[in-house]
Amino acid sequence: MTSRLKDVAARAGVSIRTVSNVVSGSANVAEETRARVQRVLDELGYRPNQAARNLRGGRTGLVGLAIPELHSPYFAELAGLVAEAAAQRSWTVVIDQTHGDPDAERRLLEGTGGRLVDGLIISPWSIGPEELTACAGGVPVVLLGERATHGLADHVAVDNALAAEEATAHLLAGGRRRIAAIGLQPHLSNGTAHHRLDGYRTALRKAGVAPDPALEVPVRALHRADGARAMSDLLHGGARPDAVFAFTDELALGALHVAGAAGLRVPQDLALVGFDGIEDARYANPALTTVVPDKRQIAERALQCLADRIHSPATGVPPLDIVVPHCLEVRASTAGTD
Amino acid sequence: MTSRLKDVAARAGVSIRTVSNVVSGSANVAEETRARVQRVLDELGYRPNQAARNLRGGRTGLVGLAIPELHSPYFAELAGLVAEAAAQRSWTVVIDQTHGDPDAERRLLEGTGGRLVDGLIISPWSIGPEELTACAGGVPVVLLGERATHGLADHVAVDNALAAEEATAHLLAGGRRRIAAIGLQPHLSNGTAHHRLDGYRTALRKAGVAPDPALEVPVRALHRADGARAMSDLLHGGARPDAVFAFTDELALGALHVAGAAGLRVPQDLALVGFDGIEDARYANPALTTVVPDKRQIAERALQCLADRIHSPATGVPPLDIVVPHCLEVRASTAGTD
DNA sequence: GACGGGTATTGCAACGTTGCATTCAACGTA
DNA sequence: TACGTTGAATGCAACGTTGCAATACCCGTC
Repeated sequence: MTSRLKDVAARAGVSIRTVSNVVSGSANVAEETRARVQRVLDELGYRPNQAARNLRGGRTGLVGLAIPELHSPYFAELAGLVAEAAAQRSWTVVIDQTHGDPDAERRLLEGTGGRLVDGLIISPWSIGPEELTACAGGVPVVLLGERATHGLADHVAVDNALAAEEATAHLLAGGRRRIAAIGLQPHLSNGTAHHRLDGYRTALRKAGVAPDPALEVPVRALHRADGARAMSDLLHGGARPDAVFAFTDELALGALHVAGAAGLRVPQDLALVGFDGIEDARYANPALTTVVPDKRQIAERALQCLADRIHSPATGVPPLDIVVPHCLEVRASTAGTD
Repeated sequence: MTSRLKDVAARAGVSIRTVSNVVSGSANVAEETRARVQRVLDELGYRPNQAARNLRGGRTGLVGLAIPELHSPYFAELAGLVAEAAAQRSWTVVIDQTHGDPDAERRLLEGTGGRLVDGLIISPWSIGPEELTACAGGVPVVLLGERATHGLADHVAVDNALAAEEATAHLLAGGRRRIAAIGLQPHLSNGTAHHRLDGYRTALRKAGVAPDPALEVPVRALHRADGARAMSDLLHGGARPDAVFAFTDELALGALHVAGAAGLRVPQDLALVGFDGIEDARYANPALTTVVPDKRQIAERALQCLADRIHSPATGVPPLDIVVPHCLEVRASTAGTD
């Protein structure tokens, strides 16, 4: 079933090397020979053995993508774009789900499965910057979402603080004053939630609105269920928010669901802004205003970083810190508030 | 940076073979030697070279997962579960997005990247059963979603026709008589839409309701935008449906969005059922009734099939046709109609 | 002291491919 | 005729690992 260069060579009456030359198309081969060999290649359905090529060439053509969860729409969309961008560079993507497990993240960073991949894109969740300094078993690493200031690795993300500030400012501009923030994660050393909280507070301060701790709601994870729970807590506590800035779209959608079920009119009684720009947000009832990171550019530039480091490994180029653009897409969930 | 068995052996003053034995832990090694070698292994941060192992062992430890799109929630959730089930078997998943391109699907089936993967799970989209008979370059294949009756490959799916019949019957039981079907794909040879349409028609027939071609709406793709467009067409045409059975949750959510924007009350004016059981459906406004396939079991059994074929390749076990359970989860979008 | 049986360690070969250098033939030119 | 040049085809070696078989060694026993 599986035929090798040797088999083709024997059948075509040439040397292994010549067959290899035909396959690669690089060296000089007489037209007649090439045709004969090609015919045998087709007959036997020859497929080059990747494992052998990898061993010989030292490259696997694989890049790893480590994300918390694939079933999370944001990461699914991102993974899809990474896979596309990788395909354009003739790379294949292997997916690793860390489930936010620090051990899993550490394991991936330390020895990425034994040179299985040529490079690793990781969206760290529970590991803080201080741990990220170690290079991943020799292969280049790109960090997503986490600002690793002292890092040894390239880093691609939106300006989380600025984006959060804009989202909050948008709600303030609509006259809202009791704006809740859903999505604090004080138990994690992950910086993303911190940055978004900073931006939220900055906007409040600039508008002269005093922050209210009762409006800052922590969550365990970032799923719809967590957003729903947080919204319930807000409604049943006495906090009385007139708007919500959720740190992710999933949280926002959970909150929106609870608000709707509780009879609140959105946006009249409660305005709502999310973060991530997932496709669901566009089709929610009402459609959700959200901060949209340029995910395509995140994928593209992360792969570009890897490509650069892979093709010229030794150059002492310092770690890049790439900020990709974002925009606030205003929809019905904040309509008439601006 | 990258150290090999050879380096460790030299430093520890033993043979390459002994180091290999320590790493694998299989053969007999004196405790003292083992400790010394292990120390050097740690010092040098040795990681086995996968490419060499693959070449030697003939296995790569990779399984391919070919799906139309990763950003589609159903496939994202499924991919996540496949990745989990694979991890439990010490396999890693490589993702291939076909974007419904028949050429891409064919390419994957014919030669799956040259023995890069030990097996392939493919969710064929635009390729019909007649083309699926070819085995994928020697590696085992499992088909998802498509009933390949004459296939040479194992097959895992829910009973699409039965599930669709149940969904439609549920709407009929609620007194609906003008039930639209959104999601026909007459231009594709993919069987899934056909089966769901069959089930829909069967339910109507059993209830003595005459099918109305104006209520059977074709779509180009299966995204929210397509569902939204279909719903618009239905509302602006004169069809006047009192319920909608959408062939996927994404279509349903698009339809729901348009219905809400048009001022229709769901479920009073329009009841809605989807298919796929994606997480979004649970948190829609109102929550969407949907057919929930046991996705975990789909992933699990697909991998089980691969594992069986990989570990005992030559056995002439005929292709399996595995039907996994599903259930209709009734939520607010059809509340009070049953 | 020779021998069998077990343990510990090792060398050889092979997995399938490609880079490099070599060989061989043919041809044009001095 | 001799020589350099080019084109075509080949052989050798190596990538890093592991299965197999062989070796070396120690100990207890006859």
